[in-house]
Amino acid sequence: MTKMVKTRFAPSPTGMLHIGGARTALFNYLFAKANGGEYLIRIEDTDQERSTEENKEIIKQGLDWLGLGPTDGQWVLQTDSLERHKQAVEKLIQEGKAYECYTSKEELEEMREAQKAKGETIRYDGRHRNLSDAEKQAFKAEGRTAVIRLKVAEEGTTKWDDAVQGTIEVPNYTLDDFVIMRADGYPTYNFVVALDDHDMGITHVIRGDDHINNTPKQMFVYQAMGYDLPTFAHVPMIHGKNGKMSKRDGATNVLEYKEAGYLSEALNNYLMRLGWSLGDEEVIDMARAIEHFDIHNVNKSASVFDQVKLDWFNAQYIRKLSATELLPQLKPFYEKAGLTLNSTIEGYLLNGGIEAVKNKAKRLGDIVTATAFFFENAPFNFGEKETSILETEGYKNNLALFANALKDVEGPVTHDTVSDIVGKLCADTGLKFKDFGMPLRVALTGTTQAPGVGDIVEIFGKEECLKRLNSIT
RNA sequence: GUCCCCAUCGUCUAGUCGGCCUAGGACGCCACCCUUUCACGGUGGAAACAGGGGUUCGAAUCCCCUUGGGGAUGCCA
Repeated sequence: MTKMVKTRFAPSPTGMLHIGGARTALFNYLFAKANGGEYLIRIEDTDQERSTEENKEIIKQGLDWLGLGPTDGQWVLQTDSLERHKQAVEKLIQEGKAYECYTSKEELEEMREAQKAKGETIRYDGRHRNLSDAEKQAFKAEGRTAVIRLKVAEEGTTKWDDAVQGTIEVPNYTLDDFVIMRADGYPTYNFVVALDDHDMGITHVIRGDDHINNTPKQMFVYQAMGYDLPTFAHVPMIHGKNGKMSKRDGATNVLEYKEAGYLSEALNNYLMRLGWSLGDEEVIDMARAIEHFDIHNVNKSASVFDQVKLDWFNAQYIRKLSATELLPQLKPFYEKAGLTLNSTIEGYLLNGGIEAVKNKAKRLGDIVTATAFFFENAPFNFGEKETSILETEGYKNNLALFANALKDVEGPVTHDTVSDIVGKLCADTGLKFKDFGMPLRVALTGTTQAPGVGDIVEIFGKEECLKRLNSIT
């Protein structure tokens, strides 16, 4: 009987949920789902000074948007287990595995400077490892408060088989007796993660490779507590174009991607392809990813965030959606653009308007821009280019000819109606399609960049077309 | 300084335990085609195994060194 796979994403509310964190969450989710396991969330809020309620909320919203909320629905706060953590510290002290350390920050600073000067590894030297009761009393009398440090092996090496990085081995002399409880009584990260991961039954710890250096420390905690080790998997970081992640490179709140008009499916797809691949496939939806995800296939090297490719993924997902599916997601964007929907306009959008433009959209806002003419009333405020087209010799007459022919059409006007009319007019006049199409487009939409005139006429219908044409001629 | 990790086109990557790689795909870029505008789409193209040593009949694939990135070195997570 193997244990059920359990992963967790453990964001810290000292900051936003950015691209890197989102991908770590994604990999945890995918791995758990791929193995029929559970994916949990634990908010690491043990840093009382820097954690904020606002960040917690933003992280939660971001994860929810991406569909990466916990499979058990529980948003666990690490500080909820404070008492448990403190008891564990107490237990280790009783067992002689941890001890009080009264070294002041200034003394630590001096120690580090000295070590640096000598080119040694910078580490706590264990000076208070074996303090007598009298010595402790003396320090207390000075007004010092103790932190608790864990005794760590000084010899040998610590190694583990990382699911993505392979075997990692660290000489123990580079480690030190690290602090497991601060002077303020709050246990520290490296101690608490190990306890919580054990308590929550986490089988696979998947996190950024910036945690590789923390792993040996946590392994000592597992050992001191007598717990079995989980499998560790350290996924590479995501970098910006110039090395470090910057705002431009996605170091921002993932919710900003939602506001920028990205679909969560597209962002997830792009993110999973950063470090993981499924043969030559690019467009991989969540269901397919869950079916095939394997943490052992994740690359070891860091990748660079490329918004241009994200745009391409977004375009792929936008075109997969129908107008009916798109419209609700588009509404906030129309609102932001100051465009007010009504039933007539919704009709235009649903009956061909969105369909006519969605294949060229990279972001949701592109659809809004491309369909804005449905909202506007003729006559338009034409730009220079549009005006010059309308002023072209004979074009207004062409519009009149078209309007005349359109007026006499019986029944619904369609794309074909337009082809028929223009085809006939071309034959009669010897002109080209564009001699009718171009001014028609401008007259109907106020712009030169719009869907095919056949589509536009069909969507508007005879009456609205004539209305718009009449405002010109 | 010390320790750890990484290294294929500009970018994301394929490359399953060395031969099928004169290194494949995708984004972007360039050209052409399609075309009533803008796009979409189609076809083609330029573009990489960081460098140096080994091991081997044979290395992008294994080993070592160099170089270059990144991370850690906190009473942050």
